[in-house]
Amino acid sequence: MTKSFKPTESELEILSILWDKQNATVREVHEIVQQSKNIGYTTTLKLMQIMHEKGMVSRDESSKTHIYTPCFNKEKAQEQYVGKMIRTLFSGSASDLVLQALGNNETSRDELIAIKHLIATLEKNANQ
Amino acid sequence: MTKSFKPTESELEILSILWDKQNATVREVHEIVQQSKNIGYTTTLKLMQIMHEKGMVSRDESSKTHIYTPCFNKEKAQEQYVGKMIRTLFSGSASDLVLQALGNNETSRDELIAIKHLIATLEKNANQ
DNA sequence: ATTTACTTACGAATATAATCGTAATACTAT
DNA sequence: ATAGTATTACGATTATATTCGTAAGTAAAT
Repeated sequence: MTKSFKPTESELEILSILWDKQNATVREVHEIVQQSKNIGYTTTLKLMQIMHEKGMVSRDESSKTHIYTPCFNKEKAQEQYVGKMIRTLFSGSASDLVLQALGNNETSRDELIAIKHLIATLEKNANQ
Repeated sequence: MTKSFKPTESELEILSILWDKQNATVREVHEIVQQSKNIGYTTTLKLMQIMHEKGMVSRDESSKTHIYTPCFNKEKAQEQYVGKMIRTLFSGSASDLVLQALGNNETSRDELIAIKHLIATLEKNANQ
């Protein structure tokens, strides 16, 4: 079984930054976190150390300033979160989630086209 | 501003049951919770009491056995959770969430048709 | 070489969530 | 009325998350 992946709120925020930058130092992460939250540097450090202990991130310790890299990619996290949400809040219906998401959030013309293409593909695969 | 709505994991599980049954006693909720978790009756009771303190559920105390009712409906919760997920995990793109949900979860022929209808409506509205 | 600045490690404090035991109260059935 | 059962209230415990201070080490700058 794969290592269970259940980051806390703060951990998810840090992971998002790491996914965005591929990898980063505590300082770099902290600088970005600070834009939304006012917490101390050592708080961010501690969080990232704990994430390391949990096996959520790996780190390069070859130089004094460690470089952190996420152990899971964003797509894997999206899959888990979306799946869980479908089960807990949409009675297992993916399409109910989709209808909710489209009904309450802005989507551009091109985005809608992309979705239609995916649906066409799914329908084609279902028919053979 | 509306009361901020941020149930914990356990609270969400209880809310799901209440949404399903409209309202319920602690005993009824506990019976269902027990099917997945092995916790004591008073634990469920305490959780529901805390939810009441937080204003997450209301309760009818006219008879000894209280009857609990959720203060928010499921749709409101879905909206909040989906919105938050789009922002934190999908860089604000609703369509990316939709593509994820459709790509990794089973959807029936009818469900896909329903989604196509909604998209058609959205496109029509955008064009005028 | 000494000071300054930055980084990590670590322990501790605080906050919140989850769990349960016990006691008090009310209801039911005899 | 009494015994037995179910319910609530409440405090206490445990677990987990979040926060930060301090010390120790390292590197750079004078």
